[in-house]
Amino acid sequence: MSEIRVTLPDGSVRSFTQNVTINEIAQSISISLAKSTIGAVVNGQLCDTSYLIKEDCNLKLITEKDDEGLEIIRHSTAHLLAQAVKKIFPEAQITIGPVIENGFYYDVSYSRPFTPEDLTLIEKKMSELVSQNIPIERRELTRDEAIKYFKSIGENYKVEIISEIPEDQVISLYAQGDFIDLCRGPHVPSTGKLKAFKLTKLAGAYWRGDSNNEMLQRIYGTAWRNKEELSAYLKMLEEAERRDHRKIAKQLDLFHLQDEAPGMIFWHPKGWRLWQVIEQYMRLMFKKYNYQEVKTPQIVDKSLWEKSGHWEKFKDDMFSLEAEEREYAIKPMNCPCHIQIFKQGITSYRELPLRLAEFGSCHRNEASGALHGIMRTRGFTQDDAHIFCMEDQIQGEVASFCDMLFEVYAKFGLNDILIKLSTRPEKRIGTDESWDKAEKALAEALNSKGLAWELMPGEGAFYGPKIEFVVRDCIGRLWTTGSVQLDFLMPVRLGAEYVAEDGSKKAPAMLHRAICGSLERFTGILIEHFEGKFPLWLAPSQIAVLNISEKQSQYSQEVYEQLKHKFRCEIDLSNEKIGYKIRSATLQKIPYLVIIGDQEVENKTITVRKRDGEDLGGMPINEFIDKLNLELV
RNA sequence: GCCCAGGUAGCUCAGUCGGUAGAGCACUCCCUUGGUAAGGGAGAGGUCGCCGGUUCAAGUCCGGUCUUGGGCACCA
Repeated sequence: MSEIRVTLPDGSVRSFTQNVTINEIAQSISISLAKSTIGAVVNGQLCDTSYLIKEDCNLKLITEKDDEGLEIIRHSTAHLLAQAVKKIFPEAQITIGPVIENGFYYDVSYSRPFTPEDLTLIEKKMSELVSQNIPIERRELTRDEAIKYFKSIGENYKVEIISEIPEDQVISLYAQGDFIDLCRGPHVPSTGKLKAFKLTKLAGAYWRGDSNNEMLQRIYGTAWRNKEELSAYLKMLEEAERRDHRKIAKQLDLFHLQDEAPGMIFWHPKGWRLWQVIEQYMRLMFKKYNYQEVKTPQIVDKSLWEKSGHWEKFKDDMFSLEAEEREYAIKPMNCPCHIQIFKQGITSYRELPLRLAEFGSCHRNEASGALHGIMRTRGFTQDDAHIFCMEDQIQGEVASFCDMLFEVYAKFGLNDILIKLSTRPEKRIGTDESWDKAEKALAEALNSKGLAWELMPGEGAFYGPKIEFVVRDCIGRLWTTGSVQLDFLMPVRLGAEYVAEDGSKKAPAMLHRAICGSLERFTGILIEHFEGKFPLWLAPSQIAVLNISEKQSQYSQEVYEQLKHKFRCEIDLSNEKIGYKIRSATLQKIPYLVIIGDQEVENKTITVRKRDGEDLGGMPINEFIDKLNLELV
């Protein structure tokens, strides 16, 4: 037998005189490496440590430190979960158990719902199985053998899955003790490698994600390389909970929701102040980027929605009403209304691009289960705009939109942004030629700005490609906020035309675009991003004036009157000690506290304390105003 | 819409085996006029989401309904 040459990532080559497993190769390098190896990439293919190498190859050992290693750990933990479930509930049928962000889940079919107590039991059983350090072994079967086996143990979902695996693929199974699961692998060599996991929640989930199918029980878990990483993750979850916009909104008295208006928001004075600051800023940006603001009706005759095609597709999700024997719908979006404005009069190509913007108040009767605080509501406001332009203007418009979007996000302290470009789906309208042009225009616009983006093939809408912008907040969560979408269809459907250079009438290209998306949701994201500690320019209350005792209430009032013309300001003259007032203003996360006692009255000054406790000492009121103005630039 | 878990004072929550409700904070009044994260006292406040049922008796058990939360499905 000729020798087998294994090339490692550093380029070094190891030779073996006979077939050799990954584990043996690792051992030949060092015992400790063999211990920490949980898999390998052989010629680009992930495999187990038991994989037998029979010919020359490139090899990269995977330890738990590698990203692939963590994935293997999570996937193996999912199997461990399934094994534990089967030990405790033998009649349960297991279905699929993939790796997801931060962990894994397993969908199980069982005669009754699992309870939190069950979850504790299952987790305990998992720990037991880990301490037994059960070896995990790969087996390969023919399709018929595999189907026969899973039928024999009553795992019908597995049978269904196998029958859909392409004929030419090997059916691999993984066994740990008496538990055997269908799986492509790879897995850690034994259960003892799984040291840091926790089951996090129970939920329902449809078999194959189809709401017509049976609802299975999904058990979610998280798994990490070690206990430290696990506890860091759990801490992050707590952090996220602490930042929950609903909780902070209550603490800061921003808004509320109530039973009589599900999915719609009652904005309180402070919340509405915050809203208005955001809206006014967006209005400035509209001006800067040459948009014209418009306002269109909330309630529009059904016929317009029929023409636009929305009625047919979304009528169940639209609020409709009847008055004087006419049927109306409350607008779920602004585009058809903006097209009506475009259609007034005759538009020349010289007027393009025409950019119409609206803080469009829209209502959609979202499925009850979809509602989520102010992140997903039934009544919402888009920072919506539509750009009507000629085809050769698309790229420039998209590029300029990107500038605007990045300027806005930077202003809000959102600097980590992912970009996705979704291209033509299988079912679509329009010619391949126009799709080629459109997709190219979007991609080139991004490239011209030097932006990195991810291609999402087939994810576009049937009427045009789109770009989505995903922001990462300060604790790493992702939110899809902005988007720009090209639409070939709507202008044609609603009969929008412009007179081209050659005198012919043409349908304009239409770009739907938003930066915040829904202002309600964007406000919610900002609340969580800043944990309610808004920067000065956003803070609903920027300054609180606090007197130390009643003696200074007159002077405090004077100071307040001066400040309130320039800033969002409140005053607390209540009969409480200064410590108490500082505490309550601090809990309200007000950026600056102005404290006034006898000294300040005497010297005609104020004493300033920042939200974080920093004492800026005494200063004349004008100095303070200048300082804040400087900060607001 | 589907699965699971909740809904008790303005807020956060307690309420055992069914015997008609409690705390802290907030609120009102009084005392206190105090210099950087809670001074003291008194008082007021609830048909326990809503409708129905079981029971001598329901916050508690059962059914329905609305709504909230976590997921799933959906997201023009």
